[in-house]
Amino acid sequence: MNIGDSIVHTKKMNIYNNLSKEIQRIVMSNGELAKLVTPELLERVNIEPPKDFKFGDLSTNAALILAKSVKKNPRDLGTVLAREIERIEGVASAEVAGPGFINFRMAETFWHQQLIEILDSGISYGRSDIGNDKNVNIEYVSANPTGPMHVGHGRGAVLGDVLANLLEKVGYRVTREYYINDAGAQVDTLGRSVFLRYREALGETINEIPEGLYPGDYLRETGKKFAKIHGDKWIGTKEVEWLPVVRFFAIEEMMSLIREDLAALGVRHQTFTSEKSLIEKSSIDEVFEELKQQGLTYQGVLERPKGAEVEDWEEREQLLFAASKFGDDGDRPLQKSDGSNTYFAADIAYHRDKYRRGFDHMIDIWGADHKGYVTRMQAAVQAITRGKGLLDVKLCNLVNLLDNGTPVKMSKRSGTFVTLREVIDLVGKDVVRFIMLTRNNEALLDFDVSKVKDQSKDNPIFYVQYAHARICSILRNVKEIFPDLNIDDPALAAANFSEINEGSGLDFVKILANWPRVVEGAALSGEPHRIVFYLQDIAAAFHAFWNRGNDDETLRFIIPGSADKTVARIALARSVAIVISSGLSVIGVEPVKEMR
RNA sequence: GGUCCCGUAGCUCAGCAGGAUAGAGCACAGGAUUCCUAAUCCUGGGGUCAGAGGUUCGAAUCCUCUCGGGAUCGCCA
Repeated sequence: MNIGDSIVHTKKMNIYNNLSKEIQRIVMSNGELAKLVTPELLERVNIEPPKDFKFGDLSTNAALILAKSVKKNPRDLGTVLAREIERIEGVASAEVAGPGFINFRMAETFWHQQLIEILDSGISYGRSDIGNDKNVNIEYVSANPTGPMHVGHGRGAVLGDVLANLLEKVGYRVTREYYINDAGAQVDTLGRSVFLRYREALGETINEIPEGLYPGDYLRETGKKFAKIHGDKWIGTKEVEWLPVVRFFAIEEMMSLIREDLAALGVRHQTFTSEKSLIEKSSIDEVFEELKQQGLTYQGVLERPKGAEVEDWEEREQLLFAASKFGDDGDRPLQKSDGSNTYFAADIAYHRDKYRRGFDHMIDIWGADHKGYVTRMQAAVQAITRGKGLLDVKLCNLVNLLDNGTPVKMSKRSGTFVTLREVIDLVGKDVVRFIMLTRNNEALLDFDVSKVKDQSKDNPIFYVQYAHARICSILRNVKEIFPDLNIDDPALAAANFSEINEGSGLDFVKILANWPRVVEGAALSGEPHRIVFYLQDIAAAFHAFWNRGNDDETLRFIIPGSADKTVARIALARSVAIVISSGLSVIGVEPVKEMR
């Protein structure tokens, strides 16, 4: 299921969407086609950039898609359609190519218009309203409050945050949420671990941290703080008395650690929801009741796992949810055999809570190890919202931390794991955010902390930033050569663009005009990494164009003899900077103005 | 054993819901700097898209099987 599936495509902003509307209009005004074409076929008709600009500026598959239904050869149909396409405003010529593609060229003035739009829109270029102000809740990070964030959490944080930015940019109303797992065995362990450190702070000698407790040094500080506030008042009391107090204190401390880590990464959530508070509101009982009314719960026995050896398997009766009715492999436990609730039960209550707060569209970012959990949760959301709620789950794979090619040892058990904070302090938040997006989120990511410090092409963020810095340098230099020239964006937008033509920068504009389409694609498919790849493409195109100025002085941005030509070229350069900035703002990275 | 993901150049990976001659970086070989930042660019070699079938005008992409790698598989969170 993709995020875009739930969208009604009513408003379309970018040139691709506008033109495909034109094509659809042409099809429907052709008597023969209109009778035979189904809406499904029409939906598959699209506009794409051609494989190579030498084929044309844009390309449509219309003839290939529609030929069959009218029993015509795609090339013949294409010839008919091409003649109509040539009458669309802004289209200079159209011709059939290959198996039946219709390639067409836009007038130069059409592309100049795109430049003006970029300069007018500034950093918000690429924004659209296809989300129709629909509410969407995106839950990410949700690291357990048992310690500082590690690098893997950071990846989920960046993925969620950037996806949220993207959805906002295409017109959704986005709420960023964090689910605090402050109930269950892990926070008890946390409480006990802190209690030990508390005793340590009061002078007791703690040797090795016992098996089953968290060994991390960061808890020493928490223990000290607790001792400072409470003195020795809990020493000698029973665990049932001190545990709730220590646990509460520890969770608060851990959450503030995590919030600091998130802030360092530039991530801010609007809503924090506590698992414990959901349980206290007896939400879980309400879930059980609702599911029971629908006949979806029963006391039963789980199937024995097939194949996998389970040593002490025995059949036990417990409360189950009929997930198999929604396509899951089996039914899933809501209660353990001792009658206590499972994490799954609380999670259903949580998603029900989100739904009742007005979010029928929810996105969760999970670690890839939770993959097996997706179907049951979606089943539960279907059940609890009676089919009206939609849950998308984006999975985030592991980060492989390297230092100059060698893996950095990470072991949570021994407490020697590298925290996210350390990496941010080492390379900076912008680098972390960028690198986290250089791979598809479901693929393993190698993050080499020494490589990203390189100022070379190996380092993708440097390459992109360098392009931006070069443009800023041009803007500085032009003021020295033409002190009186107005190069504000509005002045640039009013330039005479005849200097930007085929062979001298127009290809560039065509790439820039892709930006709204890239944003839309990345948002609807939930694949923020596309932004990063696109930024690298722009940077490459820019560096290439720049270097052409080495061979051919007429292709430089600053042309000393001509203020007119210079203004047009500066407008182009500035447009590139705008699109790079716009892209970087989506991924939450600050553009660099100077590199020396 | 069940389920899911992955397999694209020597290496790391893109491939935009089926399209035109499968792309980029690194590495390798050669070249560009009196000139806006050479921290860059240009040129070149390199591929049975793991394999075999199938679906159709057309498959790296969809379906089936085989091989190889990974994740996960009572009531943990």
